[in-house]
Amino acid sequence: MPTIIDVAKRAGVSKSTVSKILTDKPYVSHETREKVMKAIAELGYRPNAIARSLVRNVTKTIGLIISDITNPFFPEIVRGIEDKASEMGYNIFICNSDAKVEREEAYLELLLEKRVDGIIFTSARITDTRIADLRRHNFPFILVSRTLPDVQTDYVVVDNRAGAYLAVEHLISLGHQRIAHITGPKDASGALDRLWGYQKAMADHGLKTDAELVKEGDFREQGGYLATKELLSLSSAPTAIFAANDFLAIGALQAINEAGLEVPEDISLVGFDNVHLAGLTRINLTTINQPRYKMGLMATEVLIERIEGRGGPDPVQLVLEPELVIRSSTKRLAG
Amino acid sequence: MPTIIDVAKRAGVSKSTVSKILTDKPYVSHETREKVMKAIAELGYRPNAIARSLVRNVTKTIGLIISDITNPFFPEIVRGIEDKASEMGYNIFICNSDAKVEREEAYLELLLEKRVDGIIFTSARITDTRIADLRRHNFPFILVSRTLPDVQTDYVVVDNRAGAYLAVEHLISLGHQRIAHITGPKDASGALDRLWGYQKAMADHGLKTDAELVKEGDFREQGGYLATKELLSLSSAPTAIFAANDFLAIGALQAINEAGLEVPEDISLVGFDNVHLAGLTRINLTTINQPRYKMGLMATEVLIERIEGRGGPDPVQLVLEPELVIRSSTKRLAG
DNA sequence: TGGCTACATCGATAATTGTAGGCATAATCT
DNA sequence: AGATTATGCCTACAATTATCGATGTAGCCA
Repeated sequence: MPTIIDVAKRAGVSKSTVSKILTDKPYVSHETREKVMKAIAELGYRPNAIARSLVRNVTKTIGLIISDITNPFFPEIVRGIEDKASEMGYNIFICNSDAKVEREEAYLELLLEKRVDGIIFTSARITDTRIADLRRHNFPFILVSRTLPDVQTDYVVVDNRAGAYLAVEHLISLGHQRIAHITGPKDASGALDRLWGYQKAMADHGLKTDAELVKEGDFREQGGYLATKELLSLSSAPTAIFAANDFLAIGALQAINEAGLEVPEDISLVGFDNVHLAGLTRINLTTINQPRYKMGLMATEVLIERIEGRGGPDPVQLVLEPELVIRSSTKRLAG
Repeated sequence: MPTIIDVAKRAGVSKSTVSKILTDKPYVSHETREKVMKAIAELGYRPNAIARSLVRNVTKTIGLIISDITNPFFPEIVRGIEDKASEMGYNIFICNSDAKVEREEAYLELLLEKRVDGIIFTSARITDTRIADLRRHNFPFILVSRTLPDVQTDYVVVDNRAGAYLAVEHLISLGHQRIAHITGPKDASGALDRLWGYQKAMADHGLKTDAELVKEGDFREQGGYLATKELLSLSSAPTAIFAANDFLAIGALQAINEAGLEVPEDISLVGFDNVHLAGLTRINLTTINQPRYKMGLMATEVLIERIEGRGGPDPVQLVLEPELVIRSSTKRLAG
């Protein structure tokens, strides 16, 4: 691999001059520029970004820690991130942590050693103290789809409470009153917010939220399936279910079908996230859309502002609006 | 950010000694090691991987060029790649090219400037000459899910012909004779191989492959939907369809349902890839499994062998076996 | 016309952070 | 004592950027 010195020799100039040309500095004559460009082309010279990073103290790379790219919730976020990053001249290191604290910490350490310019955490489980550490050292980072109770940081989230409220209000507007909720895991802040939205919507419309109508799930099909089986066996079964995400809803769908019932004829169903498969004709789930691509895009934009020193002192906290997507899993209550 | 010199000063030793400790070299006494470790901890020192890369000429990072992480075909491959890479101490740069040659080339250039140790191309559209270039310079890379006609390179693919053969044979074994095929785009080598497998299976069983039974799709729902509408309007419609991938099959499913027909009662349907959503209860598509996670894993393993100089001179070309996954979209032909 | 300033152009050199090989010194073993 | 081994330091890189100084030339004024 040729170096800048090889180029300089071949063009008969000093390496300083070559460097000036590569970094678009003024005060280099047209003819020497020509000579140098010719030498570069002939040698197939490619500037060494590693050496450049060392002296500039900037790597033009961003670390991305997500739990699992295999989870259909993430690819669109990642795509949004990578598109914006690439547009701004940055590359992305992708790291799957499986939402395990130790793995997140290990990746964090690695990314810092590799001197990434900033880090994006999506649905991070990492401890508050670690995050506070980063903040204290003024290291640029941003959270996507997670907030921190005590630390002031940049983040991009969707308004989970409002989304849940929308979902439940939709069901209420269709005449449903006995509405069940399958929650996410208790330690996910988003899940709690959705529960809150459910309860608020019920209360605002004077409906009782029977404790037996709220079941805890795990954000996966299996959890939705099991929770729904319990719900269906209740002496007074619900006429509608609001699941805290689409996977739970799909599990619910299966349990409902197995019980010989139909959606939406016998029971209405709403999910959350608007994962791609929710839109498949055979599923056609009414759900709450999260603008995932946009979330990734905006998070990256904010992060890069921070990295390049254009950000202000205050944290940028973007709360995007969710959107009700009505498909065919919900129906006006008969009678 | 403290440097190795700061550590050396605080520990009262030279930076060479600190370096020795960091790189696990022998001949350093227990007590100086203690002193240095203490200084490192107190300062929160993190070795600068950029500087290390510069002198070692190794970055411990791999570039990954895929068309689009949003396509459900890719996340599992990526996860396999990242898992193996991480296990071996490498990080992954993820690059979405949308299968556009120019974008692939731009990313390639960037990755080479950043001095990645190797590159993985999945379903690459990049030109043969460019690939041959890499090979000539002895730069480590590997192709996943794509082969090159003329250049000898490492690759990992699934046996597309055998997979298609399996799919069609399954339909034939159920008594079907009039079997249609929805192909992928003509410029994808995998699609051609699947067509080949279809034709071979038909011929081997003495069945005619009527030209009107073969429709070209685009590997997406829409293509499957349109192709199927045409197939259903044939004077003598097929009793079974083999779609060249699962998305085509899902589009076919929709067209079939819209025509008032049922799968598998009226028509049997087989996909290809075994994308996650093919297994959903409401879809339950019989399909051909590609071991995508394993493909990513093995490709990375081979690549790292190359990078670390343990690979032999001959190209490593792995052809993994596909597998028939029988679900409920196929059924014995009545009568 | 001599001398001065201003600017265009290029090169020499230091700096970035860390690794590796050689070398000096001290300790231990024949 | 001489050889060997253990320990730690010195120094030369790795590839680039950035600062500053050197050189030459043109324009301008007295």
